Amino acid sequence: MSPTQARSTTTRARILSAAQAQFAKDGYERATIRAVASLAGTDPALVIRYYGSKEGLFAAATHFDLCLPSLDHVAHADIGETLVRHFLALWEGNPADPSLRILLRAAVTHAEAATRIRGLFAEQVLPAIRVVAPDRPALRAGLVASQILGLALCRYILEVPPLVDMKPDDVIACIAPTLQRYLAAPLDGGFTANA
Amino acid sequence: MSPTQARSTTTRARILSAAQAQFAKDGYERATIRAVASLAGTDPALVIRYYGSKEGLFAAATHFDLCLPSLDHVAHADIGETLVRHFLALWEGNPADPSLRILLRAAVTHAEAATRIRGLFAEQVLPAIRVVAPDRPALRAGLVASQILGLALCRYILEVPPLVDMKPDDVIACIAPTLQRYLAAPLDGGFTANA
DNA sequence: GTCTATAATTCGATAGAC
DNA sequence: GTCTATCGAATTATAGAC
Repeated sequence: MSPTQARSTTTRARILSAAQAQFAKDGYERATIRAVASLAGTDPALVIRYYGSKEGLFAAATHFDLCLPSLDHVAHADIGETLVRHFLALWEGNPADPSLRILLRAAVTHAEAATRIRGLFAEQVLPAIRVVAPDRPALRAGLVASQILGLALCRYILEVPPLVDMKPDDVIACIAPTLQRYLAAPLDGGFTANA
Repeated sequence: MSPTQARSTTTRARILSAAQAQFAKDGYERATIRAVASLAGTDPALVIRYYGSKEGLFAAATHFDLCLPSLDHVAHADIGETLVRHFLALWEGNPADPSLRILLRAAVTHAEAATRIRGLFAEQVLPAIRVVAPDRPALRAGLVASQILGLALCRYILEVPPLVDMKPDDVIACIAPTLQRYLAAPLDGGFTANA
């Protein structure tokens, strides 16, 4: 690789990293090409040159994988805790992946981001759930999504007390039983018969 | 009231109603003064004249009350169902109050809207919960917020299947036990001791 | 009380020099 | 490969006629 090409790839990477930071902080509309370029220490024109448009930059900034663990290798009574622990690690890991924060911030006003989130649960969470809960897996995945995304919204975006200040293990202790019920509750009793 | 004043107040009301519709549909940034004026059948300048600025218009468009029922008048085993049923009615009532949808759409990128949502739970949900659950009411209110807002996000904003197409009673049947546990679970066992 | 015209910014995106 | 300069469009907000 020639020196100019090497500088190019590092600049590209700096721009992408800056874009992720800006999208995560401000959402899609408020994040500007100019701010991204400034944070990356480069020029707005280069951002467009490398990623085509703001939409292209956003698409590049939100490619990722949930890396869900295989749920059939954990004790059936622990699948709820396993799931919430995995998601918390994804949000608070070192370094934390900004992709989920970006998608959640953007999805409420950005149709493509909303589609992406639906895709994450349909293509990654749902199959993992189907393995351990063959009955009504889509309903279970939707309920899991509502609690996981609601927790993320309150803890990381809205910063609702006391959720925002709780230790991860305490959050897990509160939320895990909910997910466990969504994943393992019998259809009669816990759930309605027609859902 | 003179005829001109009467026309003024109706125009004011039309603008406010149009603003609520636009904010609910597009979020804060994408909703424009022009679009609000157009929907209200009037002029962009009038919007500013009446509400001062876009921020002032937004503040006026999100004044409302959750109108929570008093939880100490329902059977203790039914408080979870009562809460989720009330929130669903708020979202899907006829006519549905757009305020919650506006706040949720805006809160992820609008600091004041996020503060408003925190205020709703702190000033209206928390006191109602304190009456029926004196131990750790703030924690319980936060957990309730995470599930209620997560449900609203998935059902009304992201339109996650199958949540978006479920009948209200089926949603209630799935979510009520979760809220019931958040509201009534003993601190040892259901929750961690240090949360 | 209402509207036309426009000021003042700010944005995404492009053209072209170096 | 990078940057300067700028275009064209959109926005909020204002000034002033009717």
